[in-house]
Amino acid sequence: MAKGKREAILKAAVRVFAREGFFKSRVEAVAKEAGVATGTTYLYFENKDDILISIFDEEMTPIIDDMKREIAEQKSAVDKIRTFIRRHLVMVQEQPDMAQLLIVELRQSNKFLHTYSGTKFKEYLNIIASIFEQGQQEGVFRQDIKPTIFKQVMFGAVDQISTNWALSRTKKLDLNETGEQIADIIMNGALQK
Amino acid sequence: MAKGKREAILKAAVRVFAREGFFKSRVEAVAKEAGVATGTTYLYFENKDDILISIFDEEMTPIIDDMKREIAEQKSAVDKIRTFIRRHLVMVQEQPDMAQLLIVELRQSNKFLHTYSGTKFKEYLNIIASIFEQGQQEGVFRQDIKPTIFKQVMFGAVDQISTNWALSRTKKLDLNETGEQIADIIMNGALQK
Amino acid sequence: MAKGKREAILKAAVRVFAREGFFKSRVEAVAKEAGVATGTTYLYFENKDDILISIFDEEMTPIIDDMKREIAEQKSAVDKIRTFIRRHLVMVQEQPDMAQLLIVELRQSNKFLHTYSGTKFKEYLNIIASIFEQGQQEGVFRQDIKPTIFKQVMFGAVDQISTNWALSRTKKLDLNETGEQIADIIMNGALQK
Amino acid sequence: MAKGKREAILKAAVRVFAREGFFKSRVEAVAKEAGVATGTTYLYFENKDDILISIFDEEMTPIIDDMKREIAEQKSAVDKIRTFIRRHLVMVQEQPDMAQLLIVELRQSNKFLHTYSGTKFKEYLNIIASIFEQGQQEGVFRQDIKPTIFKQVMFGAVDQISTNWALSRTKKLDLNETGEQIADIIMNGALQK
DNA sequence: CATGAATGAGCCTTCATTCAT
DNA sequence: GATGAATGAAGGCTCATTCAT
Repeated sequence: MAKGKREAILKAAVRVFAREGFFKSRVEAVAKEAGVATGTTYLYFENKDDILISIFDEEMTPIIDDMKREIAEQKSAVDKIRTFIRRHLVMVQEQPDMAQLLIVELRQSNKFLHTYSGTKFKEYLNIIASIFEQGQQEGVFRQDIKPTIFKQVMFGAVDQISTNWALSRTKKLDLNETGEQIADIIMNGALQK
Repeated sequence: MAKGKREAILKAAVRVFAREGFFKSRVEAVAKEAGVATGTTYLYFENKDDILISIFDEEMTPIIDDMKREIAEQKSAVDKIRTFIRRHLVMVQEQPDMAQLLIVELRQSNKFLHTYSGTKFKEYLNIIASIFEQGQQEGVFRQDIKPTIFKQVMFGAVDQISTNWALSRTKKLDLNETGEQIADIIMNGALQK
Repeated sequence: MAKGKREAILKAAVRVFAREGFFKSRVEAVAKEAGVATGTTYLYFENKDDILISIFDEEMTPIIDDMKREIAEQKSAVDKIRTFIRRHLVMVQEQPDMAQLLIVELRQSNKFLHTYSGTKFKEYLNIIASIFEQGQQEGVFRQDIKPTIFKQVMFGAVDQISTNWALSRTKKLDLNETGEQIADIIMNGALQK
Repeated sequence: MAKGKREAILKAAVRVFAREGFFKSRVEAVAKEAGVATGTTYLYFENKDDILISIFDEEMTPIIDDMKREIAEQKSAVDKIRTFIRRHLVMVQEQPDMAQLLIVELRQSNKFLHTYSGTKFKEYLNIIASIFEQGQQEGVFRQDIKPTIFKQVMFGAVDQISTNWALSRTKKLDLNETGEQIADIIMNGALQK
């Protein structure tokens, strides 16, 4: 049951941090949201920072694994790209709090982005680069585009759409439809042929 | 001179907030960086939040004006798009602190993104949408792409590249060259023709 | 076995308190040192204070008894005084943790010194007073010295030497030899005759 | 006036620490006793520990200086010894809080006794040793007594009397008279001649 | 009896903000 | 206007104590 309590705190922290922002969140609020006492938090985490780090370290893992699994089910690089975008947007919709954390808080600190959670985040980004390289080898994608640029362009596009959606109260944008447009733009280009 | 002191605090805040992050920055540190006493800060700004808001409100204005001016010098929508990307990346390189603030801190808080500084930021984004609409009217850009999607895709791409560059210590990426690749991808697409 | 566990906690507390100081010591550390669970401590003691009180109450008893027995073996008051000093210093060397507690922690709190452990400590001090009174009756010690002053002078002297020895890392002072000098000073005086 | 506030906090801390003990004292209580806000304490001291260290470092200085001055006024080693004892007991009576701190809290921690305040305390003790050495050179004190032992015996005696007096509520003991008895014992010895 | 996870009151410390000079 | 010492509310973290197992 110890595992359950740790997980509860982690999940609660995702909600509270997403709602209030990491710095404005109080450890007591996280504990209350998790249904435990303040001190219990410190049985499972070193300090407040450690909670955030743990979220990125641990919650990112299943997201990455799921993504890789779904990607693997697709043959062509193009379908894999579409799957990545679709899957990412589904995740954003199903776990809006987690998505908001990834989007908003991950950028907050150089520390987080370049030390702790850098690895997991880079792993996620590199899924895109790998797909792109595969596509280049198959002759589907242009050779003159650097995979490392492409991955950032694509992730930046998807992330920006996600950010906007996550932060908007109304959520009026249809993310599924939007995903197809993103894929269309970065693969076919915006220019009239 | 009063105006000069206010400006000094604002510039100092950009540096300090970029270096330490908004929440971890102390008002005293901003004042010291500006060469004024702590209390002086409160003669020009309501509170700490107001400093950040003012940065976005006021420092964004010349950036937007410069961008609009440069865009206006270009005739075609395609050249305007290229100019926007190029100009944005130049700004990131010339004012890395300001860029980092825009990138990192702007996302930190729902409040900022959707109330105060939302206006200026939206105005910036809408420059892209306007160019795209012009291009659609001229028959250069595809009609089936929503300008509001395109603006986010393009800004997201440029922003992600900027973020990565700003947060990397080595700054090995050549932003000028990268800008061309970004423009190429979103206009021509990554697919082999 | 119950008695054994209580004793184990008490002995562990002596070590931990001596090493860290009473206030800085954690009950958990005492329990761990004793090889029992934290909660077990509270089966044998009311609270943390009670552990310290019990140390003085219970651990002092054999010390006092031993001291009285050894004293009783000596006939003359002078030999009894020498025995007290010698025996005290032996105790300090054999039970340095206990000695350190008596020395350092006993003084820490008005409460301890004047309520709980006052009795045992006074009983210890009064051994000296009794010897001195015997010596006065036998005409060996001067009549113009109050026993209550003498007991404090002598104990203070021995205690100061002990403190210094206990707190010094090197323990270079030879306590046996020193004991003779102490006895010599307080009985014969420091003045050249 | 800044100096005045620092001094006020220091004096207040002496009172509060003496009354409650260092560990049980709250920084807020020290601040309130000094008539300042809690935060003000941290403008003058690093932390709670620093307050205690500063007390020993700074408050000991005038005590030592006063002692040395009074000692210097006496010619003979014997008179100097009597003066030391008398003066120490006067200090205990005039500054009972400071005396209690020196007595009780100084011993609390190895750290304090052997690092920070060790120097000042040793300097105080060495005044006694110096007097004794002078007396030995003049042929007044016995050659077979080590000055380092004598200083501890004498200080221990005086300190024990002080401790007892300081911690007793009634303060019935006449310290002036007691001082003479102490001096008499350690110089002439307790034995009937 | 024994355990040790859980509790939550308590306290040190920080820092945005104020205000007397 | 300008200063920076002073304020005191707030919050992260500890740890003595409890209690379900």
